[in-house]
Amino acid sequence: MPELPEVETIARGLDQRVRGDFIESVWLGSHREPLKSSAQEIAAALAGTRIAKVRRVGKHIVFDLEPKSSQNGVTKTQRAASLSSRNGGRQWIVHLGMTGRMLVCSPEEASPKHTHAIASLSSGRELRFVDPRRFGRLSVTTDRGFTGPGTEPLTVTADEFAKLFRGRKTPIKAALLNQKLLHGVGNIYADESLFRAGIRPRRQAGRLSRAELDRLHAAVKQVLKEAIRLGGSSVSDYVDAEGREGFFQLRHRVYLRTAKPCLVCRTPIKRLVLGGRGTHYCPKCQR
DNA sequence: AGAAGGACCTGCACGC
DNA sequence: TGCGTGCAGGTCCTTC
Repeated sequence: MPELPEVETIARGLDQRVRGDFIESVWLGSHREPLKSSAQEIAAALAGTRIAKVRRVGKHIVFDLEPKSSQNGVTKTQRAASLSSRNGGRQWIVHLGMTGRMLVCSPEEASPKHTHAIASLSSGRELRFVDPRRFGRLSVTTDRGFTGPGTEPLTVTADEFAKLFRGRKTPIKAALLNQKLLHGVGNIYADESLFRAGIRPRRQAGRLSRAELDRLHAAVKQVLKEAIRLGGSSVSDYVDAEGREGFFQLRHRVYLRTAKPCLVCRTPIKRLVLGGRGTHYCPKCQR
C-alpha cells in the first residue's frame, strides 16, 4: 500500500491525533509474521509509555516513546537523562508492507479481519494495526538515531543522488526501488519519476548521464512533494489515519495506465516486468 | 559484491 | 455460482 508520501501522510495524521497520549496496554494477535521483535518484547516496550512524537523515516512510521514517569514534575535535565538512559528513548517502528494500516478508533468499533495489534491508549481510544497480507512489520528499538536503510529522497542533494547510482549495472527502475540506496521510493513513484524525467526504466543506472540523473533527482523530489501535498495515492483501499483518501492517483501519468494513451504524446503506455514489479512507461517520451 | 528470481500472504477483478 | 488466473503500494532470502 504505502510509499513515502502515504507513510508521511499517515505519520502526520497519527502525530496530530495521538501525540502526548499514553499507551496503557498492548494486545498482539497470534500470527508471527508481523512481529520482528518478540511479542513479549514489544508489549513490554510499549506499555506504560507516552507517545512523544510520530514521524516517518523512509517507509517506516516511528513512534518516539518516553517513560510515563518523565511526565510529572521532572526537570528538563532529569528528563534528558532519562531519555538517554537504558529505559528511555524507546521507539516503536511500524512498516506497513503492502496492505498495512494504522487506525485510531474507539474500542466499541468492531475490529476488522486481520487486526494484528491493538494498543489501548489512556484517552480511551485504540491504535490498531491491520494488515491482510501480513507483509507489514512491527518492531521496537532503543536506538534513538534510527535512520532507516538508505538516503532520504526529499533532502538528498543532486551530487549525492548521482553518486548513489555510480557503477550500477542494474536497471534504473530497480535501483530506485532499492531501499539501501534511496529509501521511501516504491513502485508508483519510481514509474512516475522516470516518466517525468523522460528516462526508460530498463536503462542501466550507472550509464545515465549527469544531466539525466539531475532530471531524475528533480523529478523524484517533485513527484514525492506533490503526492504528499495531495495526501498520497489511493490505488485500491489506501486511507490515511483519519480514513481519508489521497488524491495523487488522479495525477498518475503512467502507473497502471497500460495501453492507455500517453497524456503527453498519445502513444499507448507499455507495461513490462522489471525486478518482479509491474513497470509502466511511454516508449516515445522516455528514452 | 551485485544482480535476478522466487517466496512470503490475502483479496480482488476478470474470463470461462 | 464457482473456479482458475493474474495482479497488487514491499521486502527478504537464496542462488549464481
